[in-house]
Amino acid sequence: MLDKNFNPQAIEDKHYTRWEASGAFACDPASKAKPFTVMMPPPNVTGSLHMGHALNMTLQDILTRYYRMKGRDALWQPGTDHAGIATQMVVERLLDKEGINRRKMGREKFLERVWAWKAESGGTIVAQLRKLGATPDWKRERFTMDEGLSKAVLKAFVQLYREKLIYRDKRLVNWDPKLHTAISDLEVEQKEKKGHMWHIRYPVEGATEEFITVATTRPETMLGDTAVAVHPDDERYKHLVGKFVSLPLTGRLIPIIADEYSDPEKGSGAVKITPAHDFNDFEVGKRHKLPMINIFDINAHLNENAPEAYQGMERFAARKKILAELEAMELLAQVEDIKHAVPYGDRSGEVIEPYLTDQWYCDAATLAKPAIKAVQDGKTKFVPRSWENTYFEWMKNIQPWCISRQLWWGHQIPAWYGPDGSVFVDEDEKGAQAQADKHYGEKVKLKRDEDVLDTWFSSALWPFSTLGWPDENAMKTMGRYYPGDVLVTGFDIIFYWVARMMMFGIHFMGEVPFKDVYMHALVRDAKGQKMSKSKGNVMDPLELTEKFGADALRFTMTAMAAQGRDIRLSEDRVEGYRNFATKLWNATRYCEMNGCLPVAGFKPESVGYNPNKWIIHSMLETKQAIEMAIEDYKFNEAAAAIYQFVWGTFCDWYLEFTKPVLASGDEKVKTEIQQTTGWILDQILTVLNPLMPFITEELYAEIARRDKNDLLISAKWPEYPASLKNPEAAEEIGWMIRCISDIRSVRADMNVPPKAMINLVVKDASETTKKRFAAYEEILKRMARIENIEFSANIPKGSIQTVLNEATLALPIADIIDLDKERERLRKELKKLEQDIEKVDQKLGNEQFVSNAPEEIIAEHKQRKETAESTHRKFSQALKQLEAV
RNA sequence: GGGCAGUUAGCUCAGCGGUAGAGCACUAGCUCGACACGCUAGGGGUCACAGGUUCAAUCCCUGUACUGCCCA
Repeated sequence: MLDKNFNPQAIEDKHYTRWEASGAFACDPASKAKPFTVMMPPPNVTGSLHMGHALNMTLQDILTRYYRMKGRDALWQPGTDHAGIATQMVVERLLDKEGINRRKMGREKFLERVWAWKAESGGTIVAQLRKLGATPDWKRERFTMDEGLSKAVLKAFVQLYREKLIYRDKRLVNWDPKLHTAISDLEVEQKEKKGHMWHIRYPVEGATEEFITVATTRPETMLGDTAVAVHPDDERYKHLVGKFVSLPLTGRLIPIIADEYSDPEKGSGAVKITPAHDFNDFEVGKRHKLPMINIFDINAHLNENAPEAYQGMERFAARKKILAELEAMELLAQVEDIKHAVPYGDRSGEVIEPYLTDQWYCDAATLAKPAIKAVQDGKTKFVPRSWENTYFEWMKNIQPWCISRQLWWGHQIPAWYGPDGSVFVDEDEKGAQAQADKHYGEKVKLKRDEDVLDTWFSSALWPFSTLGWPDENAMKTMGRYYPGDVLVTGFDIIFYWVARMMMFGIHFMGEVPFKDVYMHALVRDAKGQKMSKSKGNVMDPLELTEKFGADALRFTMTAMAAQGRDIRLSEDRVEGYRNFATKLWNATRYCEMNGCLPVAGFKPESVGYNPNKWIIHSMLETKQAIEMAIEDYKFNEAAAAIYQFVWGTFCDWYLEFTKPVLASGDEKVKTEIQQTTGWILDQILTVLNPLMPFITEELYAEIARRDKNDLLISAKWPEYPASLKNPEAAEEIGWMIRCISDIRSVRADMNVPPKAMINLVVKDASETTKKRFAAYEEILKRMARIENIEFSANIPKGSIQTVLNEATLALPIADIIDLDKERERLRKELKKLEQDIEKVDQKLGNEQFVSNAPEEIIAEHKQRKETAESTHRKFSQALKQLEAV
């Protein structure tokens, strides 16, 4: 016998261990079954589980479990990524505390330290996924710095280099002065900040008292100015083009040039040009072949190109000093308060500096073309569809991807430099050396590029590197899992990851990496705020799991995962679904107490008792609804369908209907009910299993003697013959439900004490209705608390009445009836009906409606009118009778 | 500034051309032997606003307002 309450803590670990030991998670490359592949977005190896993961992983697990039960050879490929910058930062911080500097320590020692730290804390998130009940193929777990995946990175890099899709270039990059590395555009966060627009007067050379005023938000960069630009059509400045200004503080002469970049409407119409420190200016500088003066060092401190007084100064200190000096020289024309976007590094939080360096780039624009086409052609579909626009928008305007990082933790770039700086790219040093020797005609000493690749470079290979690519043997067996069926991910990494997997997948495999991309929403707090540590509003999925159980958390995520909307999570919801688990638990407990357990060989198509036919019919509809919902990624609909069926149909009605029969019914019917109930329970557990795996597994073992290797996780998804559909039974039971509800409703309205047993008099009942009353007498009596049912042409005085189809139901309660209250109630009913009739009449009276609307709609309206009118007549009669009293 | 979403019950959200739904919250009543993490009944909505298309609009179209996200 089950306990009164479900205690998730007691069972979760036990079942997880059994599942894993059973081998249920493993894919089977030798299988003849059609594969079903999901590539897990690899979380950071050193991270820990947050709500976003909980949602993401729950949905993937549901898909994996569902298709596995459906007989597909499921591969849910797990793993973690090395998160270059984040991980290096964490370890550096640890070293800081010990007073150790990374550079003093040396690269090799440092990397040892990172690996050690990874070994220590790398298992956290993986363990947490197990708590959630996630069932990826753990034996195939991969890490982006694994030997195999590293090989894939080398191979991909070298191939792209030889195809001239990777190249080295000197360009402006987003430089993080704190982390001392370049970062990609995507890792820069633009933040709206209050700032100033300083208007500075530059004296025109050779003219006294003539100035040209430029406006800037970053006055310190003026030390690197190499021109002033005006619009070619700007009459105000036409005479100055070709002349020079004397750059204040330096005295350097810089030209006034004409370029359309300068906007005559903005500020003074003249802009300073600092090609080495501004992305737009860089382009202008290239057009006009301006010199590029880099005034910063890697810390964004001023370097030797700045006047001596400024050298070594920090950039913002330099700004202050420059402004003070300009002020003193009366060259500061105006200071405006403005709001503007300031770039910050998303890891360091530091203001990013556009900085001129040599970096490795990937020609994303070329790779993007087939990736765009694949989506246009429908080879990969986004769900919801609207994300395709975002994808196209970005892909069509894609910039060269800066893939080098000045870090140590990551895949070191396989490029070696000769004495004169020539580059040799190969998968290993030997190859590079051979190339170099040939190039120079003699043995030379090579120096390897110190930089590593962007973490996303290796993540972009994930859908096939995890399968063993480029190893041909591995791909012979594992190739069947490419392309994947679906990628489940948050939209925040559509550019970082999804787009890049598309590019690399198509380029290296010749085929898209996945057929569907399901984009789920962000998990926010109950107020709609993004969860963040600094706001203190993070909800810990593991805490919730401890409090309410993993099933409750999973079901919450599922129920709230409606397409296209963010999820506002509150503990109330989780609690509510914990209650649902308890409800199921207790329903099972009840079934146990009443011998309603699954029986081997039970044939649902053989039942004869209508309530049984009806519940089987409803089960079939529910199962179909769940299938359609999951296959369409409408997870919330799947959750709603099973929730409604278990609680609203099975518990609220079916179990109640069958109680009187179980208590004192015909033995044959009783047995059929027990078997049907047991069967339904078994079906519920099966179709609910992908959503709530723990409790269903526990109950599955509880309700039947099964082989100890018979686990629900490995059960087959049910298939029912269509003949189990039974609309007639559904109609009949629907009538019964209405009958009970109507009687309960008038009883409550009229304050009939809930305990009181009263009589029921039925007037105008048809033969069918009479038969139904006879068939379900016991049920109706018990559920509506009726003492006796009789048919009569006359309604006894002092009755309260309601109408059920053609029949009038009267409850004689002369001794307790409140006549005024009953009159009021009847008038209210009549008014509602009159309103309805009027509405329908209006439509039916409209000639346009009658001639244009489809026939079935018109028939439906006519039917509605008829029903309303007949009900109205009956209530009128009831009222009249009451008035006569 | 450009783009994309959203605006439906007190709250969180489904729905979607033909009588407006759920969960939670709320109100009233229930110790009916599975379940108070429960049972029964109930109240509550000009579906943001203004136009248009249609026999019919919460749903489609246009515009407005507000909110959020992405990109400059």
